[in-house]
Amino acid sequence: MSEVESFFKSAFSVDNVIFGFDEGELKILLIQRGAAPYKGKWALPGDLVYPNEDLDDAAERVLEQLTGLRGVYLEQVKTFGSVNRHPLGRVITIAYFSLVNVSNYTVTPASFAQLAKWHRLSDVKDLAFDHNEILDSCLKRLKRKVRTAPLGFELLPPKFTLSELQQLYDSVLDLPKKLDKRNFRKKILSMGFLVECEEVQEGVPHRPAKLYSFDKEKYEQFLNEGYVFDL
Amino acid sequence: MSEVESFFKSAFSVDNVIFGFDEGELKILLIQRGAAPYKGKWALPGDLVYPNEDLDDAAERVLEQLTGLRGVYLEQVKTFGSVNRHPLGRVITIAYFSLVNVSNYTVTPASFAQLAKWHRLSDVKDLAFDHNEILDSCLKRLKRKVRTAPLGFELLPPKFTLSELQQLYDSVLDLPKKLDKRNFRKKILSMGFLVECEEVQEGVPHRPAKLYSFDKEKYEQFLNEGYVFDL
DNA sequence: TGCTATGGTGTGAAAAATACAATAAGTCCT
DNA sequence: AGGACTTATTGTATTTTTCACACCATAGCA
Repeated sequence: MSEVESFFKSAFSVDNVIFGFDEGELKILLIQRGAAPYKGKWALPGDLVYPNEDLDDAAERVLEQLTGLRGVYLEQVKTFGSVNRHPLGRVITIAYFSLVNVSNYTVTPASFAQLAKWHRLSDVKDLAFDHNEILDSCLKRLKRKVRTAPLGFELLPPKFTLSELQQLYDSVLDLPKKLDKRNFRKKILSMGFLVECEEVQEGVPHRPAKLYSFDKEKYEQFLNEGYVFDL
Repeated sequence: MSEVESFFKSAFSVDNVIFGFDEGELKILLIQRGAAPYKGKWALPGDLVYPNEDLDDAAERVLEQLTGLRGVYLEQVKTFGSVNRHPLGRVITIAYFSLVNVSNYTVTPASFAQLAKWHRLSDVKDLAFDHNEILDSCLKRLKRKVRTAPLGFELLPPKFTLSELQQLYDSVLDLPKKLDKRNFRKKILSMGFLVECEEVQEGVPHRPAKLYSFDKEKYEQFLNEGYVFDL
């Protein structure tokens, strides 16, 4: 084998940390591997990138095969390429995270998985490959990004209450002290891109909360006026 | 060729955006390509990753071959993998940026280059491959990172004046208004990890400035007390 | 010695962040 | 109908941070 050929004895994959928000908590979607290596272990959903496929497309494909969802928020985080990270050869992987709204779809295990299931973050341990490290990086990235970009909304249904939104931030940021309710509402409403729907919660055994939704146009306007999202 | 084999008809490279600060300006080190494709064009220094080489090691190697420097600040930024980004095959590239102190070394063009030269950012245009896009990503990253981590010092000699430091920030951030001198000094000194050397500038035709240096231990202490670097 | 260039310093006003608690609007139960 | 329960909603006073701003000091040099 020539020297040049040896450079091409390698492959790349994408792995996707899929975040969801359910039961008041941040969760991630893991698959149980159906094939060696690490057969039976929990792992991040991922796949090799096809020869004629862009990286972002591959990450979208993995997500769609698993959830049926398209057009959700997806962000490249970091590439992991230790020489021995994959037991079968030189495979580097490009890690992505995505944010999905758990309520409106059902998980259908793709070909590469026996089983797919939502996990609470605190229950996750001992994943296949270097996936724990990948998860850490993505979680760290998420924590930063939710404070500097209006991403939280991607994890909620189109209409949500301010309490749900705050609970989401409390869960994602996992700070020693919860955010102050009054200050949180003041701040997020003052940015002016949450619009009050003409609706309230239904079926709750207490005072129903107003529903709000994220107005993308108003957010663009907010940016154009020179402001920055910052929580 | 089997389907599995086709996944391995690919390679990966690293590309390095090397930032330096000289003549009061932010600069980047580019090479003029000595071989096809894009022979003669200016490009980011980069190379294929060896089969038994970690990604970070490859980025360090590229930097060292070009500058002779080791142990400088290096950070992975993003991976670029469009199907057609490389005319000779499927090659994805992992982009890094590094920060070097221009004053203490000389550039020695490596094997992959005819010529290496520092460029002012405003003079850079029409690089080989997708290197303009890579540069944009790295510059954006640098602008964010210098405000949230004590990276600026990596671009300066060990002893520097506060004016030099501010000039560096003005140059990197490139804001419509320069930073205010008094507020800048107040803020950076209040963090307490810049220590005054027992020296002043020499050979300047005006009042000589005090020299300061970055004290890593004091910075750790600053972090342990729960503070965050933020400019 | 005076001209020129950059170094170095403090204060007041405005804006933003923070801490904090009482009333409102529903359901559920008796 | 009334009371208990649960979560929703709202404002103010204090502290902290940010911002705007101008003058004297100290060196080299002619």
